[in-house]
Amino acid sequence: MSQRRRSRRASKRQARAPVFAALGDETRLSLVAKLCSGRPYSISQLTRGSKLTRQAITKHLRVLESVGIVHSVRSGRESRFEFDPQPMEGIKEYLDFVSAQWDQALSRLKAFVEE
Amino acid sequence: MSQRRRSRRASKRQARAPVFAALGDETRLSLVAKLCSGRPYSISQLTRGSKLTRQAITKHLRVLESVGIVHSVRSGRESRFEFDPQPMEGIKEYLDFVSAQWDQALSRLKAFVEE
DNA sequence: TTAATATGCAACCCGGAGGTTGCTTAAAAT
DNA sequence: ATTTTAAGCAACCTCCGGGTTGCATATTAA
Repeated sequence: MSQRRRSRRASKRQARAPVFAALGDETRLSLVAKLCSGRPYSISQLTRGSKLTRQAITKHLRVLESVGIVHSVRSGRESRFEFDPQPMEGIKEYLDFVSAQWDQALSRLKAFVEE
Repeated sequence: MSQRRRSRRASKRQARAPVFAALGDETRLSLVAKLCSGRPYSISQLTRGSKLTRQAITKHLRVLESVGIVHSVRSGRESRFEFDPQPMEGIKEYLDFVSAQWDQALSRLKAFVEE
């Protein structure tokens, strides 16, 4: 593979770790699971049914927002959070890359054994 | 969907956050990228070319090992680490679930607008 | 106008994550 | 037999993540 492709992938990978990290928490996975239904939720709505404080939930939402998984829209006195799919599509690409590498490895092994 | 399915998915999600968290670090993403080629690497080999200490790399490997992404095989004086694909397949399922939810949301929106 | 609701901001606590250094032990190489 | 090389263990440091409480502010409801 060319040098350009390599560095391009490396620079993309640079941006993926924070997305994985943002998903590395049960609370935030739950929030994403709710928000990916497409319906916007206010902070208070997302707090109801959770054992955590509103501020804790807010912090988690800010983490998700900082990597672009959600964004907030202020509406009157409440701010509604909405899901944004792009970052998660991004890390899917990484996982697909890893899978592809692994499949190639298995193929090489198989070819070696069968020869 | 049935209650059983819901709880089964919830229990799976329980196990996914640590996997995401394990991938939420540049150094560990690099390690995974190397190891998914199928070739086993010793700790020293993985340390060469990194700016970190051997012990730092070791800690990262233990994190990956703790969620089953890699496992180590002792061979003489060195311990070789090998990639293990299952956990990453697991989080793919979660990402697919989120995508499916989101696609449904878009479909509903489209149907609503067009009616 | 007053009370209730939704949010923001700041300080603070605590534990763990990421990293280092130093020392020890085990294998391999010379 | 001695010296490299590979790795494990433990102590230590610093900083950030997750969470809380307290107070201030802006909207909405009564």
